[in-house]
Amino acid sequence: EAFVERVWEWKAASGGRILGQMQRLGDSVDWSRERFTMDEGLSRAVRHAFVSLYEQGLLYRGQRIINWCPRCLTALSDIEVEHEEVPGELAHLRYPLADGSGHIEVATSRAETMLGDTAVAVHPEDPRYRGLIGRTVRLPLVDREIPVVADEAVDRAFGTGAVKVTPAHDPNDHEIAQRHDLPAINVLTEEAIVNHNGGRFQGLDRYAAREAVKRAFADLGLLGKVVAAPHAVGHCYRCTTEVEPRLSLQWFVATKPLAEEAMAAVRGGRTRFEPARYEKTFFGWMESIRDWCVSRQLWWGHRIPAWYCPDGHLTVARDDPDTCAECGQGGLTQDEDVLDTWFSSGLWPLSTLGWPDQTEDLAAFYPTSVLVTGYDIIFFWVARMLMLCCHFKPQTPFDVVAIHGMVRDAHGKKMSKSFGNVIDPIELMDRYGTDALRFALIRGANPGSDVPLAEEWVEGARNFANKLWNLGRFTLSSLTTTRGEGVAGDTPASPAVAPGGEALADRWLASRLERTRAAVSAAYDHYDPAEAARLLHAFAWSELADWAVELAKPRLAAGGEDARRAGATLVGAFDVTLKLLHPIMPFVTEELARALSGVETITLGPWPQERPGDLDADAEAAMADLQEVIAALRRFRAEHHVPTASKPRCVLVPADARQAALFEAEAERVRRLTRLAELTVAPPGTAPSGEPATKLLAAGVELYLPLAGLLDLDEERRRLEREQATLEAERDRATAKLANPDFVAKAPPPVVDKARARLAEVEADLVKVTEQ
RNA sequence: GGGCGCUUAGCUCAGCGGGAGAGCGCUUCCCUGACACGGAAGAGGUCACUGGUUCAAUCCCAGUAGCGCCCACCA
Repeated sequence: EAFVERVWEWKAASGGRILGQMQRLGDSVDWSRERFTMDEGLSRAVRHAFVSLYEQGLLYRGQRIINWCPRCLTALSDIEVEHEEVPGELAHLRYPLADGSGHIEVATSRAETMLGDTAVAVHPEDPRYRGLIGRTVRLPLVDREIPVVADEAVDRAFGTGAVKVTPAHDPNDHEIAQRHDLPAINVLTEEAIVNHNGGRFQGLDRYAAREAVKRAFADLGLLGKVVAAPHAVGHCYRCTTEVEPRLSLQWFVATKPLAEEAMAAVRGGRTRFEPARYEKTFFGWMESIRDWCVSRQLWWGHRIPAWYCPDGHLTVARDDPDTCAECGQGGLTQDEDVLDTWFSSGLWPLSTLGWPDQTEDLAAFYPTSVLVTGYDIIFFWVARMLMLCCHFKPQTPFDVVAIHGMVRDAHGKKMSKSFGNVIDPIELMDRYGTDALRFALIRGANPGSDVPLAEEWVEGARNFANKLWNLGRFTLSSLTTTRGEGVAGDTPASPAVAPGGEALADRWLASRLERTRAAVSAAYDHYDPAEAARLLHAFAWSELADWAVELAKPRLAAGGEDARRAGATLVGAFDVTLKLLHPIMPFVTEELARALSGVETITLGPWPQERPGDLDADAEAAMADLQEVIAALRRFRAEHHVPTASKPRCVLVPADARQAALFEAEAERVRRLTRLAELTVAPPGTAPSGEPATKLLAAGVELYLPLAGLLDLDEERRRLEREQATLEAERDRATAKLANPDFVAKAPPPVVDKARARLAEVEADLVKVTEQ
């Protein structure tokens, strides 16, 4: 009782800490529905499930070989055993035939178990041993006569082809023993120490006994060769002690029928795994599942609802019984064991909603839509929930299982205290903010894959949060400056981008926003928040902040109708961005959205709606031309180390009428962003006369910069040579491609057209560069 | 022993049939009136290897090598 009380105290502290972390992370959950598997209601569900399964013959008590931890002194289920390859050896032991006519040699990695041997098995068709079947051997050291039996399970190719049979300490041997009606002799205590059945080896632990037995065989001249043989041994998941297969009386769930129901649900698509490859993992385990040992010799857990009367009769009941169901007498004692915690966890989707009662919650919330969990508990938890819930309800517990990975260190290594690479999330939140940690984790959480985490990534995410903050400050100020113009009223909460806005920057931004919105929504829909995070980071930073804001600045400063429009576009786009980003970075986005539009919370507002009308390929193409020209001018400035203060003049010659219109309209913006003193747009096809100039190419546009004195001629020559080489290489590739008749004939026409257009463009540029 | 996954820029990872991407790091310049937790420009990659399919392959198929994870009652 004192122990259990202590565990409750620990649970309160530990559970409280976990809840605190969840709250700190901003988990948006209904805190009023917090549940713990040992709660009263859930305990009732556990009893109901246990008894129902028992009544249906799907849960039974039986004497079987189970995994036993000699340190924890409890049974374990198969998946609580972790296999690890260890260097071992195969010792060959000779068992003399009882009639003294020779011996039979067996191979074993666990010599000490020979103390419990009750037979030697050989394959029925093995010519080497055919004559020995049915005879007896005299088991050395314990001086017991045991039979040689024939069993198909024996692998003739392994070891000597003869197997020692230890029914009490090996699952295979136990099965052989059942087929041949052999006794089982337990030679180990619960602590894995040789017991009274081990004769003079009693009191030795299993490892000491192993050596002692081998020595004893050697002394008798009965030890054959001992060869190195690495093999996998099971370890307790909790304490890593080597697990001991042990014959014992335990409770089991007959999993086969339950597994069939669960597999049918997944096969029929009623429950889907994301990513889908985890379905294979799931099926692989389910198909070869064995009965589930659910009893534990522990003090903490759901007590098994089984009682025994003084005569040993069994009573399994939902409510504590007073009398034996079989003989009616009192004085019942309840089974001392508790249930595997995963038994109760497996009922979670049902038990938390009030099942087995037909509650309103159950009707409203079951089945659930999605379970988000790590791949490490697919077997422990997901599979068990599917098995139990599908069995007790006609519907599957969830439509989708979204699988994520584990947080690792910067190099993908598992975080562990002994390795010293553990990162404390609370500390990271203290230093960089919760949104920064969330963004760094989510951005790295590619579906189903592990999540590498390093402080630098969090720092980068913090910088992004800061970027948003400042973007918000600017946007907010633009709202203020344009408020007098009457914008403020209609922008709040509305994702509207200036309707009918004619400014290229506005149309471009609206179009880019709509594309981002669509891609982000699709990413969320496909359970890929990492992709959503990347898309939003790229849009907010590289498009909204780097271009939209810069383009809007002079317009806002100028005031008037255009300022109003620029402000409205910016505010609208930023508002939508905040909403899209809110699931990932709830805190900054909420704060900014409140300041921006006065909403109480983004969460309760509508998700940004589709606006196909905003898509504008022409605006995007025009903007691309603009960006290319601006980048070319900036690059030139950087490469030639043109001083910031210096403001050269530039003549721009468009390639065609479309570009002419574009650059005439946008000349001032280009000039501003590239710090030119003057930007003149000449008619297409002309070349400026007068002073010598250098010529740049960008998007088919020619840029003439009269930069006498500022130009580094060698640098310029190198630049041109590099450009020429690049263009020539591309021209050659394109020419070869188009010269291939198969390409022209078989590739889709748009692809061919695109290749032709590209070649023409490259050739034109090449002429210009070569001239230069 | 079986299964799954990975191998793309210095690091961590996206992309997955038609012109190689991001973040961080690195180089140069810049405290330009939202942000130096910033801006501009840039360097850096025979997309592991070998074959095959295709007009076209980082992307599809087969094999090879290396790495990782999961499962496993060959004593």
